[in-house]
Amino acid sequence: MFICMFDENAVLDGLNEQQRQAVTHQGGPLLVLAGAGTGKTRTLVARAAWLRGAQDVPASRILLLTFTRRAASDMLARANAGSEGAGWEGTGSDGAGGKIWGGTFHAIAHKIIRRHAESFSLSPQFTILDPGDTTDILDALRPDHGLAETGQRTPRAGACADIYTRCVNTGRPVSEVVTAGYPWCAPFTSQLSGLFRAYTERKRARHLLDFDDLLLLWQAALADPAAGPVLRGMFDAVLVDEYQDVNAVQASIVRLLQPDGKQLTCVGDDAQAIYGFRGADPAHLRQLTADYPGLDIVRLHRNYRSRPGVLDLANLVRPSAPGLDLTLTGDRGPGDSGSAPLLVRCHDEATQAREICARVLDAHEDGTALRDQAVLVRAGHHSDILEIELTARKIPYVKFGGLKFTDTAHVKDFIATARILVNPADDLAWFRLLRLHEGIGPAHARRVLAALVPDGDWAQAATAAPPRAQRALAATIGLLADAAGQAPGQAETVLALLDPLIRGRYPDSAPRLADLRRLADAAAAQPSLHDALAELTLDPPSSASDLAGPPRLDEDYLTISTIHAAKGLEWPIVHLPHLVDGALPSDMALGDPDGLAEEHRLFYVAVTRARDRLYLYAPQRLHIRRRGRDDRHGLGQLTRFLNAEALAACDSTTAAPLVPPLPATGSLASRVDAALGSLWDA
DNA sequence: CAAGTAATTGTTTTT
DNA sequence: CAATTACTTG
Repeated sequence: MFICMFDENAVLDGLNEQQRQAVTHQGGPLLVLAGAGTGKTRTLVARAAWLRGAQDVPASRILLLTFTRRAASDMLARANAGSEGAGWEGTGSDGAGGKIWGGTFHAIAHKIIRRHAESFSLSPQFTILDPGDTTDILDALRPDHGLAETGQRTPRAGACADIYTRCVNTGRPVSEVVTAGYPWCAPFTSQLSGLFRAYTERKRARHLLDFDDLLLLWQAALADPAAGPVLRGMFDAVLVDEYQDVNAVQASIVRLLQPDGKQLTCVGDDAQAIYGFRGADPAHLRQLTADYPGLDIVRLHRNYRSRPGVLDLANLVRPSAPGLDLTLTGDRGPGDSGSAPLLVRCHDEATQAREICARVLDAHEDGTALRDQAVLVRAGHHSDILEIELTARKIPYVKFGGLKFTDTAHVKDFIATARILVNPADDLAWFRLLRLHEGIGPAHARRVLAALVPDGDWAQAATAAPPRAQRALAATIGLLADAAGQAPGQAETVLALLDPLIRGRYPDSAPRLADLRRLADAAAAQPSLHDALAELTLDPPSSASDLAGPPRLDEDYLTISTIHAAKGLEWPIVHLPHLVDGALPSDMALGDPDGLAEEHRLFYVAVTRARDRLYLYAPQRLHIRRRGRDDRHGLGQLTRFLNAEALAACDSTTAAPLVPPLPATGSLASRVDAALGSLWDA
């Protein structure tokens, strides 16, 4: 018999006083206020290990809720290291010792709902709608609810979806959400209510769940007098990361999982709350104090990440948080004098792009690999010009956030086809696949669908299609019918089925088919097509290269990422372009104080991603609001978040444009126009 | 009714 | 200026 002695010192090794306090805390709910770079992940992982070793909590009875899939796999890999099995997926396997359950709220909810589908009165076939599908359904239902062509501007499908999810995630009624956040939609409040009711019915009838449903169902089950104790009983200890970014439903789930908070650990930093637009509210972090009277708070303020120069700026721009204040103290060696952040004022965006490239290459020459550098932007398109420059200079890069691979038409086609195999009642997926056939448009697709839904006789339904589409449709249906029963090779069938359709539809079919090839391979690696689909919707690949697995080690590339997607990550060198009012405080947020506060926290998150070196860029002219054909350049004011105090902590330089502006008086173009105009005078 | 062409419109961030 | 919508043609 192998006896494993728990070595507490090994777990606590290398941790500072506050971290140890957090790791070994017992006897009640714990809130760890962890500033950026203070070893939060490390502490959380150590606490999980300590709970297992010192408190005898079985691994499989520990639940670790994280905010992103990336954070989950990162922590689980470390937390499960040393236990049986090399896997890291949060499957909570029943093997000896077991593994920690870990994942995003949505992923865990999905797992539990799948396991108990019947109890939720759900068909085990249920599939998950991605946000785009939700918008499509709402769009299709909109005309039935007085929200189309009424002469006035009505909320479009996207706006409806936003309002819907906001209602759900904040737990507030439509009327309130509309008046607070979408005042221009106020006249349509009752129509929206009707629309949302119909949307819900539609989902239920088709065995479809959207992201919000996953949370709602888990919450409802936990609140159920009979099911609640069982689900609650699955876990002895609950750890929640990034608590400042939970929404009302998630906060409620945590309360239901740990009503007395005995084994509850929450980690957060309200200066880093950046998901308000999704219904998250840092107030939930403060609310913990009220919910759990015995709550103990441990503050982690020693920053191990950043050099003094970066840290000084971070502290200067840290948004003040009432009640839960935290100032970071540095722990890295004294910085050389050159390590103050450098503000580069650029003439325009092209200059900015060149400056970034130059500094990236300089650092590269000095031994900092491209992998160790990142460019972080507020919005995906902020890197457009930079990407052109990088491509021209042959600097490899990978972009995270922004446009998603799963948003491309052919990938949607693949997913739709797979969804039909998994859930034949998914008429949204059918609609998409049908229209891929030549000769079938919206009208015929609807007709086929009408024939399809009641009796489920696929071959019969095909006769509703126009003659010229008959053959192709028969082939499609034949393949679907063959594959419907068998489990293995379904991804292969999807690919075979789509091949001719994709060729017929897209002029550039070759690269698209190559994408699908990879997609099919990735899907085949999953236990079932069902799992592959859930994976794909809950955790879409952030770039096409993501699918190919971990990048080769010898490949070196620069990272471009949105600030949101960079959360929790760090790089030795970080470049922050577009530090201009209207870009970093996004012009969408300039209106309301809450929005501005969130932009401020976003800036703080961006600054604190840097370990050694931070470069700030402010283009003085940039095209703002392209209206019509005039590409007027707006005047960029340096971001308000870099106030005088913060500027004093930075070095500063100015980059001249490649082509210096001519010292012309007035507009040369209008003078030419005037000259031309005189030619047309009779 | 589907497919191609012209006009119009609007834009963060993501589980 | 791209992507969706409105209109025309086959």
